Amino acid sequence: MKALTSAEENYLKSIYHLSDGGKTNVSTNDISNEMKTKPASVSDMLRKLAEKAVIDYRKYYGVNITEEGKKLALQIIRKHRLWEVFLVEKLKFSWDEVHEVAEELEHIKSPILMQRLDEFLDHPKFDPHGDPIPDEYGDLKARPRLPLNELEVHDVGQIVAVKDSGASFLRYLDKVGAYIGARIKVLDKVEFDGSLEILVDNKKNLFMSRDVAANILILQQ
Amino acid sequence: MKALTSAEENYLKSIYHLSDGGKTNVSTNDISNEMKTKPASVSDMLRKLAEKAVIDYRKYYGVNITEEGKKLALQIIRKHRLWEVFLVEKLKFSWDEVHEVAEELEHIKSPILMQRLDEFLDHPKFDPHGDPIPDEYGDLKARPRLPLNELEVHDVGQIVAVKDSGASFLRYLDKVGAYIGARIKVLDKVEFDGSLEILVDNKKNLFMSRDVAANILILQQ
DNA sequence: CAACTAATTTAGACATAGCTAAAATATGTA
DNA sequence: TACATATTTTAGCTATGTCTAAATTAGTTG
Repeated sequence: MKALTSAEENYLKSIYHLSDGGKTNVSTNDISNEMKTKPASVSDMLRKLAEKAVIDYRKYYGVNITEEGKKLALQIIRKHRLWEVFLVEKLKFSWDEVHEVAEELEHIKSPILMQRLDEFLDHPKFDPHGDPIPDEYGDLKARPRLPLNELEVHDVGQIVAVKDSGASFLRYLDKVGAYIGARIKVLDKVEFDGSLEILVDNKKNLFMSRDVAANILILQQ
Repeated sequence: MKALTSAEENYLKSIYHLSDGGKTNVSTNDISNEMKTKPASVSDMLRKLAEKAVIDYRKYYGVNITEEGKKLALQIIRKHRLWEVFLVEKLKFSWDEVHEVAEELEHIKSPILMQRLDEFLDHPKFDPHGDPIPDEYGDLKARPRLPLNELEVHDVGQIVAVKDSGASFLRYLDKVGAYIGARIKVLDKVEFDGSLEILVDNKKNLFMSRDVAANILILQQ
């Protein structure tokens, strides 16, 4: 199978992400939004990607990624996330500086380079954002999500979901700045009532009851 | 000044290397040989590079790199060589595997990345081939060249030149496999007559008189 | 079920970077 | 010095990846 160009790789990655949650028949408009290109350009690209058998494409009906395409997408994501680990762990980038550079590095063509980088980084399973790094075969490690109240003092992680998604609870989270994706660190834990003191995004201290904490799911670092 | 594309950067690098030894009015054919493209493609590119003021170009008369162009070329060379150091020192590539990958990595656009990589590698002054790495301002450290007989046991380096370039001497060097560019290591040194035992390219042992060694210039590693 | 609207595709342009073939220029030799 | 040869440039074509404008298709609604 002929290799993809960088542009083709970027479209394939977008399509993979858009169909991630099981969504089928991804639309041209969705892709054009994601890629910040015009729908007409997307149509063109879909034709090319379908020719290379990485997507199934029926005009006007949307796109589904093939098994072959999924494997390729996961290889690109693997490269992106390994480079992110390198940038943060070795070059001391902060985790919000790395995405743009990794977008470029992920297109370097050299299987041996990624093998050796993986080795050098000691086979990391998660990137600095807590997202899992696919292995050479495209398999992902699911990382267990813990309720915040089960973390110990000094544990760090990222808010990835809530159990109770009622409006009032979400309003409360929003008010205290504990959005999905926020980095948290457990600073203190009161034995008596299970309440917590946490640090949000390295700048904001927050006190939280056991019941609130039990409703927040954390991806541990 | 508008940034160069990867293709433009590669041409500029070629032109820099071709004009390195003080050669002026570099020819279209020379560039086309170096770049493995057709002379017609080179003419096209020269027009673009002249527009961007990185070369002086007079049709049919050849090309000279401008000060601005020299600075840019040295920045690209800096990136190439820093990546080579990374690949060899950190990722355990052998020094003959790195060029191709570094050709790709050198085009990544991110000044902060190169700063941090330089830091991470502890500001190396020479790449794995012994070539000097320009600093951020494009300045190069000239590495002193020693006659082979002045090296000590265990010293390693590369043959970069000979003092006596007579045919018979060169024939001798050729015969024993000690060509320009060969890696050498001093295995033993006889105090009495100053003769040496050296290892060539990690595979060939060689005995050499003091007088022969004094005529071979080494770039130390 | 016909027509309107929104989504999508096609057609035709442009820029980059390569190519071949033909034209123009420079150079060296008779 | 004039012509032959080698070098270089121009002209016109191809492919990728983008765009705008126009045409087509799907879905919804009176």
